[in-house]
Amino acid sequence: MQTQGTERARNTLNFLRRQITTGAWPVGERIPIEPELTELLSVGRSTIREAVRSLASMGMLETLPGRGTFVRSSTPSSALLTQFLGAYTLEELLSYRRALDIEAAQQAALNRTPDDIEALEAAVSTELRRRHCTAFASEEEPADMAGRFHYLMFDAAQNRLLASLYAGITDRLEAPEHRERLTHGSDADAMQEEHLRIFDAIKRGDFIDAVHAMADHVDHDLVVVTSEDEIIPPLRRSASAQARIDEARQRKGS
Amino acid sequence: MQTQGTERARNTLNFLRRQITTGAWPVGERIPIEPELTELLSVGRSTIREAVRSLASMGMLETLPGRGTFVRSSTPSSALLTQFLGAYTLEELLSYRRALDIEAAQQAALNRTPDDIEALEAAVSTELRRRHCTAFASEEEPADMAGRFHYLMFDAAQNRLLASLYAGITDRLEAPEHRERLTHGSDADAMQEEHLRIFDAIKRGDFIDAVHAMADHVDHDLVVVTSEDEIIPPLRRSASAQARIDEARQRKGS
DNA sequence: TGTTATTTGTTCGTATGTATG
DNA sequence: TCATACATACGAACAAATAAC
Repeated sequence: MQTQGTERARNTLNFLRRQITTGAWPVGERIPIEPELTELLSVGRSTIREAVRSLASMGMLETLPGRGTFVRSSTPSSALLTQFLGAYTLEELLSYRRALDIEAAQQAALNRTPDDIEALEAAVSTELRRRHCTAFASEEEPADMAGRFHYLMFDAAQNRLLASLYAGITDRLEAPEHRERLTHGSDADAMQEEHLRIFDAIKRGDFIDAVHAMADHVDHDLVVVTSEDEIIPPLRRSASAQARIDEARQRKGS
Repeated sequence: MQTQGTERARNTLNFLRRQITTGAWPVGERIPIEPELTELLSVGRSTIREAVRSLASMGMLETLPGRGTFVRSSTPSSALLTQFLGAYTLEELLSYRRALDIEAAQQAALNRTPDDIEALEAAVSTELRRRHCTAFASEEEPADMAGRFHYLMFDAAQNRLLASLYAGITDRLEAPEHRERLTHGSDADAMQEEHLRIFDAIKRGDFIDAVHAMADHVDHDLVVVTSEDEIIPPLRRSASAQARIDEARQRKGS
């Protein structure tokens, strides 16, 4: 009669999930041990274990042999999202990343707090110092610093969803099969200029400028390498998005 | 030694997942029965069952009692994505939807085929006819037609990732707790005008116009209802995005 | 260092329900 | 109706990992 395969297994899984999402079992806490759950739910230990395994594969639970099973997240984890992203091409991923970055820039310009501005300014000026003082050269990779600027911007956007999706996609882009096809489209100087321009717009609360500056930046930030020296920009368009934006403005104005 | 809890269970799950993602077990096919897998992998039946259960909860496998276990999807299902989105507020979801819609409009303008143009034109003109001929009035909900335009646009964008993410979020927005807080910000006339403008830009391949038209449209398309009559636009900004875009253009030009 | 208790990992035998012919 | 094949489900038994003493 059941279109679903199992009855007890489903109920068991739903019970466990409800305990977690409702906070009855808080994040970090250990859940009851398997024999206790078998008695509590009147199902066999195998059934319990299958339900636990399902939630563990979604990142909500983590089982440590010999110690117990712990609540790790009240929602399916973004690790799952990373896996979901695994099925798509690099070009599709970059287009998606572009969408997130631009929206985050807009939201950051609208929602940033004084603290956000301070943090972003620090990140940008660290890039500056690094370029002019070799003493800082060995402390951190440039890629990490560029990444930090983006993360701080997502913080300022005050949108947890955008932030976790962005984390998911940067995870995915660091996979070996993608990483070796990616390179930065600008040198450190140009990238820092672009970050500065984005930061300035966010600081002023000018979401229009923030969007345009970011739209320009993302096309330089990461580009796909097709062969040794040939580099094509993402989104199958000519190199400078800004040039075409300006061109469109003129066309509009005429 | 393993920081991971289990060894055999993990290997089993990875093996099954690889069989599915590589296409060794195509979608729709039945996978080997449990005793066969037991012998093939030299693990117990329970271990097999737990791995199968994990993949089933991700939507990649489906077990039908008495018939076998079948491959349902080569990637984790978007149902899981919908569940992931469940943890976020309506405002966060709308911001995300906005990002996807705008990127899709841009990609559609760049990648659309003659077939896409034809399909979009048919969708827009159906809206037109509907407004001027009451004979069509009862056939379809206006909301469905508006949705169709967006789906066709994601088709034209030729980006499977954007399309499935969009499907996930529209699923989520139709959940009862969100649906009752949403309404359309324009009447049918205005919405159709906006669709027409987006379509025109996509047809011409003008991705700048497509982006701007869509940026304007998404802020009218779905808005959050806070109380009986009070309607605040999403993204906490004043009503017309286009007005401010034009304003920014003038400021730039001066 | 070693011993013991706790908890999960894994296997296996058996019983039950369901679809197919 | 019956037989077969298959999946679900239970519970006992032992193995392995961990923590506390």
